[in-house]
Amino acid sequence: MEHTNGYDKQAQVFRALSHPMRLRILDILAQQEACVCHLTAILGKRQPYISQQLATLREAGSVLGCRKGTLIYSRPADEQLVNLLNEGKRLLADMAVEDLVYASVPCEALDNCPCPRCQG
Amino acid sequence: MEHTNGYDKQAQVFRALSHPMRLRILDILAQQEACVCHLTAILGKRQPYISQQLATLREAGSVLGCRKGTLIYSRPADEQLVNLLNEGKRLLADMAVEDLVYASVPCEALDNCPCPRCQG
DNA sequence: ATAATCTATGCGTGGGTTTGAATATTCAAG
DNA sequence: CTTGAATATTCAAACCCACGCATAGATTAT
Repeated sequence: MEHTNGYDKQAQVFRALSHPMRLRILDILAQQEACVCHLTAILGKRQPYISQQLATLREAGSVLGCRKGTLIYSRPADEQLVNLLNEGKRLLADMAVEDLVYASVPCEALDNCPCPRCQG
Repeated sequence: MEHTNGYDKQAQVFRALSHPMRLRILDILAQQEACVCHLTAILGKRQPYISQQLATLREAGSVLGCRKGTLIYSRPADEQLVNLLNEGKRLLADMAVEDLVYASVPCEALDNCPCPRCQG
């Protein structure tokens, strides 16, 4: 009898999403899987900070990573998660919050990112 | 120029949902608007505790209340919010979390609740 | 093995959250 | 205006989180 409290689990998921930087990271990962250095370049934060936020997302089961050489590419763990995030944006729109601004995600090569997608 | 950061707002919404008791309260309110005493009776917690959680939800814009006499009936502030919560449950199902248990919401009269819906 | 690169982890401090208990507020009735 | 019932607020203590910094681990190339 395994009795997992659904509210605890769900709270844990929402908890991971209750941070602006983590939301921004997920917004990027929803468009393209990315390595830490790529996220670091886009977000303009230091690498340990990004790794920490990714760790939080991983522990909540929201993000998966797969290693390719020294790089580790992260992506959303579940397709439903992206739906959840979109539902979140739709909620804000529905609540008539004015002049919402979301940072744009660059898709071109970043000169301050060393990953092969940006260099070479 | 009003420049509202969408990630901050969204994080704020998810923050309010990152607590098991608040999720449980919203689950109840999604089925039927309820007064504080009713929630107190269902959830088996003290009244100030329930009022506090409701205040948190109100401040996040997730719950509205309307007074009828001394009673204050609360309800989800937005229909999209209920969709968001359902999307959350769907995510857990998709993530194959096992044996999820959600508390059932009684719809009959509660003898330990003094509100007119339960008494008289 | 060593060096270089990319990523992860540990730690400390400041600030915020959780929760129960006491208290205050609001409204209806008399 | 006092009383009683329903709800809200305040306060304090324990706890947890965010963030910067230093450092450690992992992988590839030399």
